[in-house]
Amino acid sequence: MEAHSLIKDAGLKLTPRRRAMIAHFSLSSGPLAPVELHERLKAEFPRCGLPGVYRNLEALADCGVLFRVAGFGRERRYALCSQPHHEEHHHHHIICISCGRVGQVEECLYQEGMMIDGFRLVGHLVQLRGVCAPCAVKESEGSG
Amino acid sequence: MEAHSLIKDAGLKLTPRRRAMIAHFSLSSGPLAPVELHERLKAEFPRCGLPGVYRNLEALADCGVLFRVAGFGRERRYALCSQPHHEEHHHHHIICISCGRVGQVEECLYQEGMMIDGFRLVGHLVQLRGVCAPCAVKESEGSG
DNA sequence: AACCTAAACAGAAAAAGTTTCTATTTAAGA
DNA sequence: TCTTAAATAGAAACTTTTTCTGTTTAGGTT
Ligand SMILES: [Mn+2]
Ligand SMILES: [Mn+2]
Ligand SMILES: [Zn+2]
Ligand SMILES: [Zn+2]
Repeated sequence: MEAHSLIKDAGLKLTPRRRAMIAHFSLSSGPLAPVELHERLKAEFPRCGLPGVYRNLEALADCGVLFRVAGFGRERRYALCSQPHHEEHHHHHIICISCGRVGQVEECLYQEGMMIDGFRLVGHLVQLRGVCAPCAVKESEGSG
Repeated sequence: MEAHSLIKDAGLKLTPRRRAMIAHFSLSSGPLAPVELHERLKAEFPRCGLPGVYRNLEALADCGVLFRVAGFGRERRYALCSQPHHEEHHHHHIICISCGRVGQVEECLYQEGMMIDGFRLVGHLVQLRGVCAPCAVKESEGSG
C-alpha cells in the first residue's frame, strides 16, 4: 500500500478511520466533499463526527495521499493521488467530467522562471477537466 | 470606462456602491476578499452590509468586470479584469506575489479537445503567480 | 504480553463565511 | 415626471470550518 507508507513516513498513525477513508476514496467515482465522506463513514463509524473528517482529510492531503481538488466552485473536495506531491515530482490532475476518474498529468507546460506577459513565473495552479478513454468509448457507443 | 459599459450591457444598474467598489479595486494592490472590501466601503457607506457586498461581487464577476481569483487556498477573492471573459476572448491571469498587480495572459497552453494523458480536454482552471516587471526591478535594486 | 506516549478521537461549542428573505429605496429608461 | 425592474439594508438562517477539552488508541518499547 503506497498510501500507508506515506502516512507512516509522515509520522502519522494508520488508524481504522484513515484506512476506511482511503477505501472510500478508492471506491468512489470522483472527488469527495467532507460531508459526503462523513455520510459514508457514518455507516461503519456511527460516532464519527465532521470535525474528525476535516482533520483527517487535511492530514492525508498534507502527506500526499490525497490532493485538494480545485475547480468545483467554492466546494472543498479531495481525491486520491497516486503519486506523492514532492518538489521532485511536480504534476497535475485531470478529472473525468463523466465518471470522476483522476489522471496524473506528468507533463507541465508551466516552468518556474519562465517569462509570461512580463512577469517571471513563480507558481501556478492547474486543474484540468476532461473525458477519460473508457467514457469516450461509452459516449461513441451511445451515439452510434 | 470599460467596466461601466460591461455593467450596462448586462442590464445591470450603475449604482454609487458599484462605482465605489470598482474604484477600491483600482486603488487596491492585489485581489480583495469580501470582508476586506466591506471594511473599505464602510467609510463611505456606513450602512453597507456584507450581504450586499457579496451580491455585488458576484454581479460584477458575472458581467466580467471582476474575476474570481483562485489559488488563495480557501479564500474567496476577486480582482479587476481588464478584458471581458467571453468565449471568444479566453485568457488567464498572473498575479504578482509582491504587489498584487494582475496581468492578462492571452496565450493559453491548454486547447479544448487536445489529448492529455488519455483524456480529451474539455476544461481547465489556470491561475498563475509571478513577479511583475516593476517588482523585479525593485528586487534587483534592493540586493544590488 | 503488558506498558508508554504521542497522536487521534468525540463532541460541544464557537467562529466564520455565506445565503435567503422582506420591505424599502433608487437608477435609469419612457 | 412617471414607472418599474433592480438594488439596497438588515435580520435571520444556514452551512462550513475551527477550536477546545477530556478520553481513547496505535504502535513502538520493554
Ligand atoms: Mn497527484
Ligand atoms: Mn481577465
Ligand atoms: Zn470517465
Ligand atoms: Zn509586482
